[in-house]
Amino acid sequence: MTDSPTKKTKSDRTREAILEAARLLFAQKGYDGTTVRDIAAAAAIDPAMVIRYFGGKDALFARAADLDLRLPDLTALPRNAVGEALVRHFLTVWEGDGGTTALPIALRSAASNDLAAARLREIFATQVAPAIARLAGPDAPAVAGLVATQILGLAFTRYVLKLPPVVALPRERLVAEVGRSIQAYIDGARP
Amino acid sequence: MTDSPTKKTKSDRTREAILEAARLLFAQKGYDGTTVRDIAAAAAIDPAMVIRYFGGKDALFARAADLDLRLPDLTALPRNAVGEALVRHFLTVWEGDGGTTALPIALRSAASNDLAAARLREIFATQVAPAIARLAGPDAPAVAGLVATQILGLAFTRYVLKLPPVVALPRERLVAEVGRSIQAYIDGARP
DNA sequence: TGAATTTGTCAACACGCGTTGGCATTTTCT
DNA sequence: AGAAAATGCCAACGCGTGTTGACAAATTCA
Repeated sequence: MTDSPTKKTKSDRTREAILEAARLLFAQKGYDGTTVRDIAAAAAIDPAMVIRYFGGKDALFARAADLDLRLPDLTALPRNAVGEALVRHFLTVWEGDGGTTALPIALRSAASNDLAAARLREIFATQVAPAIARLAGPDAPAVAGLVATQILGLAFTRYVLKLPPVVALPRERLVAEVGRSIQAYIDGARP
Repeated sequence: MTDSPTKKTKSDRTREAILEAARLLFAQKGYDGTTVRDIAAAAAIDPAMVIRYFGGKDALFARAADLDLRLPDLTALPRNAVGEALVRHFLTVWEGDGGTTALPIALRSAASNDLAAARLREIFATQVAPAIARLAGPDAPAVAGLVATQILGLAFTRYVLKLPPVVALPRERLVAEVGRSIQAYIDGARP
């Protein structure tokens, strides 16, 4: 009776509370640094529920790190604006919802956790590489790799390592300078 | 009597065995993924010795992640060759001694361990930033930050994440392309 | 209302961790 | 050789972890 089509059942709401808390904590402390008890406390329920709803910590992490980067269609942009557009897009996504997007989550855990590293390689292979492939010629994988080098480096130094001068850099300067580097990688592969 | 000046006492040799094993394992599995028992096994001694010789896991990590990048004097190079020289230098250092140099060690652990992150920021502040400062003008910190973005991104994707297309990139292409990006960051700050 | 199902709590488990102190062994020195 | 010091192993501790099963409270349905 109280269930409108948009209303969710009780269990769905706590399931979402767990997932949200897990995303936040995994993004902040990494996989190893986050305990099931921490997640349960943040979601205001018992640790046992985390296991019952998701089957285990590993499975929960897999769900938490499974998101869409929502990359724009790069072919719809002027060819020489792709670099800046990419940087702008990622900065927006990362700073948008408190850093609980999949990429920082996986990025923080990838260094010490194989599951997270695999997840990150998968995100790269299924989302970043194809988007680049439509711009660059036969050399697309190498170009995508070089782009990843710069994009992940920016994410790592700014959001994970929090290197002071990188944190201090204003958004528009990052867009201009890092964008130029990425543009060069893409242009370098065009005949 | 058996102690020539270059000979070390017994304890010094096992102390070095522990440190070497620790460097290797920390570089491979990160701080959290490496146990004192693992290190002891790799050094073929008892876990208790690790604590007795170094005081604890934290202190051992601090010693293991404390190395010199041996950055060359950048002012001695032609101004337009600095980018390539930097990339070449880092690739050599990283691939030289099996990746047991300080930067990959700290890099792998920095994501989930505060001690490692602090160590990495310190390496940046005391070694990378000053080297750049002599080239770039008053804007040096920002330039050093941008350079770190690209260098750490390369290290992360190639040696930690092992992203296939980045691993596959031949050394000289990395030197040329990534070097050009870094050169652009440095040149951007010169009047 | 009363039975059945869902949702949640509690206590405890087995395990691996860093770390410690006691005791055996080896090396060193006189 | 014999005493003294260094070097090493062993067993155990306290702790936090992921996970489990039994039981209570709330919700749902007839």
